[in-house]
Amino acid sequence: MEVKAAAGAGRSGYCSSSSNSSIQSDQESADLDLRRGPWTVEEDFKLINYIANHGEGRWNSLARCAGLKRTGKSCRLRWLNYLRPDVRRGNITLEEQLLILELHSRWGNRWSKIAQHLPGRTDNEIKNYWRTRVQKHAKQLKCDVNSKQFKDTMRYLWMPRLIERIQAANANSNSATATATNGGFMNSAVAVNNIDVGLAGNAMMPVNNIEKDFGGCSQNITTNYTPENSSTAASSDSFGTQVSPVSDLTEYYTIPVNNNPNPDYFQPAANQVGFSESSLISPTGYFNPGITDFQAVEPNNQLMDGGDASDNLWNVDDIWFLQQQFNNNM
DNA sequence: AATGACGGCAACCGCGTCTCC
DNA sequence: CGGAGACGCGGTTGCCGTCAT
Repeated sequence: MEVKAAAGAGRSGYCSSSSNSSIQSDQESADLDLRRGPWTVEEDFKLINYIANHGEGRWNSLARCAGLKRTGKSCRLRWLNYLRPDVRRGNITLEEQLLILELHSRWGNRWSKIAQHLPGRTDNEIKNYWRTRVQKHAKQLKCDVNSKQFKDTMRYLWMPRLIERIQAANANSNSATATATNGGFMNSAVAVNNIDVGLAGNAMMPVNNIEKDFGGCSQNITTNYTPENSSTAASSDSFGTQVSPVSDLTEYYTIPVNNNPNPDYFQPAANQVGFSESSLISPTGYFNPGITDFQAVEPNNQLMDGGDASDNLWNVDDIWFLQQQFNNNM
């Protein structure tokens, strides 16, 4: 656990046990002599111990009773985002990335709501992931993260690609091929091993003959995007991802969740962009957010421990290619 | 080796909502 | 019903490690 000197440490005086002020507002607390900044091991220990004995809640009084010179808010945040035993540390996995993209497309910046569907992840972590990873790429593409272009890119290119990589990793693990021959991509994705990937397993492959409606303009860009040709689709090595040599996506990807065998199901027609909030089928049709499926699978999910899969989804070639597309359609 | 730029992440802040008296 | 305090959420800040020059 990281130990840092607390900012502003050294001040003291607040929180004597003789205080008879039973309730303090956040504002009042802010005026008192409270510690701020990074938490020390000792503070963490106090907080963990107190919650273990008394439970959580009533954070302001908890902070005082535990002998912490912190606001209740600070204690709550520290507990929820860091100290809780079920908090998962480590890189955001491919499946988690996919879920985040999917759920964000549905709910927007409802971080806590999104976090509810990623066991062990906090809203803060997801928010940070979004801001540091996803928004970074939007910036590289010189488009707004909320723009239709960027959303379409996520939906029609990056999310399929994520699924592809999850599947590729699964195929890789199933075939028990030596990872030494797989190159960096497989090494990064090998953590998907041994998952009965509920979402990827349910994924329908939505990327054949995608008509990418960049910017809502009339010009469509048709990309025959398949695992085997992904390195040559639309521009050479535009995706730069090694994939398993599967010849037919309809075999590669299993039955769509809605049992719609139509390979054109995923045409990004306007009527598919909108979708019912109550629908359990994602607007993209990638998987059954069988959020419960995800959770059920997760305990055996060795992927969850890591694997450096966090940022391999995007690369320079992607950015270059997409920028060309954007420029062509502006 | 020094240093400045940048990215990631923990923590803070403000505000809206909820709960209780 | 209204007010005060607690809670939770989303946005923002600032520290620190890493990388580039």
